[in-house]
Amino acid sequence: MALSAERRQRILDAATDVFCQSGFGRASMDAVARGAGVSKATLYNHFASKDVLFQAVVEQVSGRFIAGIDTPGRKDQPIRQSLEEIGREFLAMLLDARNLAAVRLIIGEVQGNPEVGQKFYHAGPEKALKALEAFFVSRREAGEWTASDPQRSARDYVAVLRGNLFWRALLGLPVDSTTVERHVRQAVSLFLRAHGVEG
Amino acid sequence: MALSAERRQRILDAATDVFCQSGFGRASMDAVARGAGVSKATLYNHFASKDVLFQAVVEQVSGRFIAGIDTPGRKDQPIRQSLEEIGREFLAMLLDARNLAAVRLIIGEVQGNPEVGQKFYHAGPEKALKALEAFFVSRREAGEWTASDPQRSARDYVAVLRGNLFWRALLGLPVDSTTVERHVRQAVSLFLRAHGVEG
DNA sequence: GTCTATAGATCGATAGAC
DNA sequence: GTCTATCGATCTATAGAC
Repeated sequence: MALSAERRQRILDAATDVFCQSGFGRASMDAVARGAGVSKATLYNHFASKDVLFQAVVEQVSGRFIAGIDTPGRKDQPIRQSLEEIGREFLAMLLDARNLAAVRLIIGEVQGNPEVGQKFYHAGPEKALKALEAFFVSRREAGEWTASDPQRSARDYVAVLRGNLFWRALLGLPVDSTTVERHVRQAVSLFLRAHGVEG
Repeated sequence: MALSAERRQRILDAATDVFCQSGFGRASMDAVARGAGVSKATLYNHFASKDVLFQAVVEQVSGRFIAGIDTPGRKDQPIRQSLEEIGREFLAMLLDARNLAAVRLIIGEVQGNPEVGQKFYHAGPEKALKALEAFFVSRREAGEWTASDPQRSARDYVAVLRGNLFWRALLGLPVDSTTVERHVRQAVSLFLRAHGVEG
């Protein structure tokens, strides 16, 4: 007999797969139960309804969007190189097939349930923005960044980083990895030129 | 008796509302028929299946994303002013509640049906990009724009223009109009500074 | 072409045994 | 807590009358 916590996690993982693959509307609780290897009664013992299960899936998924911004060991690099590293990690995370599927799932439910999208934004992307803001603050204190508003710097950089690539990826257009690498370098260059850093 | 073409359009409009409001999965053909004021049999006489109806909705909706870029009468303005006007129109279109709902609908269906998103991109946003590219070409011929790659200029400008605002709006976060106006001016400034135009 | 009525399948959720 | 079996509702799609 599996422990209850393990079972709950198995159900949650199966639900994430099913919801991301089919969307909330098409996803069936039968498919979730089958994927988790439990009966529907057990499923409903852990999650009272399909909506509750969906909420739990979104909460779990949000955590994947806070990755790889303020990793250590960047203090000794020129800011261009740091921004490129951050950009590569950030964009790889955004373009990961599983994360793209999760974002599509959430966006698809926003119209009928705006709170889902708002919770996701606050639990995921917004925290990544805060981390990037902290990066610009520390670089400003080190005298390597002169822009006065780190929050705006963070916002602008992620916006340039997403660029048109993320928009295309969201809509299902193919994205190859060499394009991503070129995109990151061009994004950093655009962002730095806008702040008076030539290269 | 309404003409067939009128009825078809009524059904299509009702279907757009229902799909955008509920998403494909939750939307029911009963609701579409009710919204259009016809019976389900009539509905199925015009559209063979729910999928066919959805395709038609997406095609119709795509046209709303080609608006307001190469409008006439901008030849005598400084490029900053032209870009701000284009940006205002473009962003107002993107942030329009009906268009946001449509984009959410389409993105939500990409996972299960990638062609839908690709068709939408090619029929809508890509054409807007082409129009913006033509704008930069004409400005370059007039000697008012020096960047060598108009395609990239167009891509970069729409990316900066969407910024973080469109991402937040997609996720259902509130967007007030004074924020939009400030966003447009900041986006144009960032874009122009990156191209060596100070202001 | 348009209607009413309904078939046939599937879904979310639950009852009751163990 | 977990299972099997099933209820009642709802959905897509169609049959048949007009």
